[in-house]
Amino acid sequence: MDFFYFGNPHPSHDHLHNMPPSSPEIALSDYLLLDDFLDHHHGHSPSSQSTESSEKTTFTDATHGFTTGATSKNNNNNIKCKNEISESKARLGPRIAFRTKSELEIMDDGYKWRKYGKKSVKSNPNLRNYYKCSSGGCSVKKRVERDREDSSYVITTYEGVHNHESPFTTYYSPISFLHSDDSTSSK
DNA sequence: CGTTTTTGACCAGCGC
DNA sequence: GCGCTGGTCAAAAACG
Repeated sequence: MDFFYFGNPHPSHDHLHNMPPSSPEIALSDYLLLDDFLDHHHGHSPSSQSTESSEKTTFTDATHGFTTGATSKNNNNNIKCKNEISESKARLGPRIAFRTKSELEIMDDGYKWRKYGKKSVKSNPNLRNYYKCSSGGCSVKKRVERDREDSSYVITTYEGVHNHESPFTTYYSPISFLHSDDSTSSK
């Protein structure tokens, strides 16, 4: 759930301001895709982004199998357990993908990513980049590719959850903040 | 000088 | 079994 503050938490990168001020909320994050749809149904692009303005943002979690959006018609189709015995192919964690309208594919979400691969997939004339969290012990992977239909969109796919907080997350609870004023926190 | 990117090789899964 | 396709590795280069 830590992907929801994706709206560029720190203004240090202001080169993303190229997007028109028209409706930035919709254009920023369009929707999320399931991993099952991403790869196996690549015959025809499941993304009906032509009606992006009327497309409601559908947040789907592959692991928990629930849809937070309003559309649930296609949900029951992919949740079906093709083979529950496929536990051996347990992935690292939830795989969340969403599309972002950005000219730059480098989106700083607060984590440090190390690129470890670049591939040219068949269903996409553009390249697909593979990133991995550079923090020790954290094996979260990220896959960034550009939409083949609209090259102005970037499809980012996260896989796994971080076992550490973002190095940029400076969360401070107001309660602990008041208590820390006592400065009696052990040695 | 340490970390990251680059880029081809390598490998695993799947369909035929 | 073979070939295709997608994902990862790793060595060298590049970068700060």
